[in-house]
Amino acid sequence: MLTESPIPDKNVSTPILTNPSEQNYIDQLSIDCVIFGYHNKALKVLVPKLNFKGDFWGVPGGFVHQHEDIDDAAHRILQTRTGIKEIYLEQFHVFGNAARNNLKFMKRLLKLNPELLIMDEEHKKEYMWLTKRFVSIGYYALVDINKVIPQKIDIDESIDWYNVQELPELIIDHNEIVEKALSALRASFDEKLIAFNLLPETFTMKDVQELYETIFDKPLARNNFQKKILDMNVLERLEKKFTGAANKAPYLYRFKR
Amino acid sequence: MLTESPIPDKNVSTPILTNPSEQNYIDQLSIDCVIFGYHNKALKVLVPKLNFKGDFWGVPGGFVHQHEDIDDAAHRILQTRTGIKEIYLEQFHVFGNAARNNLKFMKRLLKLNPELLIMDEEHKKEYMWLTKRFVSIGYYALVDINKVIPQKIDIDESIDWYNVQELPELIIDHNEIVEKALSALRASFDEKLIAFNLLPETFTMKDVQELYETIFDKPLARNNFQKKILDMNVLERLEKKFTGAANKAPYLYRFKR
DNA sequence: TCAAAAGTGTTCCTTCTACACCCATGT
DNA sequence: ACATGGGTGTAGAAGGAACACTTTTGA
Repeated sequence: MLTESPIPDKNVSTPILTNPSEQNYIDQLSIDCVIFGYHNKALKVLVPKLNFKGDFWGVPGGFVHQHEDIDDAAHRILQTRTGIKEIYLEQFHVFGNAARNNLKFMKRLLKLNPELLIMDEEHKKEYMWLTKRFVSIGYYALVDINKVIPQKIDIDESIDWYNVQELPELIIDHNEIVEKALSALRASFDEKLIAFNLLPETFTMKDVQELYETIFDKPLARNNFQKKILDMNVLERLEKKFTGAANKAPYLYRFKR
Repeated sequence: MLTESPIPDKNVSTPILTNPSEQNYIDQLSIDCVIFGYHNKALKVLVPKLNFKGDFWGVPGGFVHQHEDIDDAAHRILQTRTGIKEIYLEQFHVFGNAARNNLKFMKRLLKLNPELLIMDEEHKKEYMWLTKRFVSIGYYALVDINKVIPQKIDIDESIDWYNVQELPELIIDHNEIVEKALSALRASFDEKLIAFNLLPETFTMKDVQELYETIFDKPLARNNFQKKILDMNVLERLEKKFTGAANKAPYLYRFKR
């Protein structure tokens, strides 16, 4: 619940994102998406920064239209920020504390951006809508970071990949949401065979191993890892990849099906 | 989303359950609880039947008050149906299809109970409130079946334990909800050490084994099972239980902490 | 003394782990 | 030739499955 902000940048007019109270959304229900990517032995999260004074970061979120499946809503939110349609997506937790609302965040935002304080009837209505208690459904997404061109929407000052261990302080409970997403990711990583969503189309065994080492934050034995992965029978071996390095060329692999 | 029905029994007045539209609930958000119990080598689910003509069964459900954590709401719903305060509870899935609503169920209910069709303003309001699309958070609970005295509330004709394989046809998507709950239960059964929530205070190793065999629907080797469970180091051995049977008396165990 | 079920120990086999060796490649 | 990193094989350790044996109890 962040991206569809209350008080839109006045210079930009994107009716779809403004006035959420009039968009026929389900009341007090939001979706927050933790988008994981992987690059250079680091697990990253795609986080937009709000286009207001003060440093407001939060994971992409949004609301659910009356005639929209919650999974579709999550996909829509993901697509607007990543440009990608087919995304691996997993519902992982519902955040539903009674005290969970945007009030603190909104107050600080307005304090630092007093020019937004034109409280006419319309603004007031949106403010009331947004500062209610929200129940948020948490999703995590796994993407090939090379395929994503992060999309800045009107309320974004920036949108960037952050190492999951080096995230800035996020609004509301978004740091907790990322934590829980990471736990859920780890828990189903092996069992569900989802690692390959984070890798490009083709990759070497070393790539896979480094990914696993990153996710579980521990070194793995090279030979045993190769055996374990190949025994899963989900990879097809392609041609060798000539790296130009002074050593044997590794095989490339592709995820089957 | 079932127990707090639209059209309350006119002979009974329980203001807390009637007129949900006026209870300051979160709109279009419900909670459904699958309550698992275990008895006689069978996994059972506690299911109330509605006190209306036509056979309407559905798992206990309810709504979330504005100033109530969703976990607290689930506990409240469970307590009203089981009488037990401390219950093992796990959030397992959100059911959020756009087409998910009570319309079909309500229409059939009204067709079979035409006397309820007094559509004055108040009834109409409740009907509108209840037949909206609902997003439902699924919880499953594990209880010691001996401690539960099923509580019939005003809209219940009965409330009984059903074998999970022999459930009647339930309203809306409640059969699917039970299915998903069972999958989630199986998935975290070993890892989370939750089996003992389904057993009484003290039990024999055979009890535990039969429970596992029931949950996973396959026979297990007695000796290896005993070793595995004892190696978890979560049970304390108590005195022997003299059954009067013509064989060695088994030990009783209790779950530590 | 015997049948029945509980408790325990032992062997076998599969799986995981660690170590070792060989192969391809560029300098 | 040799250093570097990739691919594979094998021995040992650990964990799980199958089998056997002993113990306790009431008839």
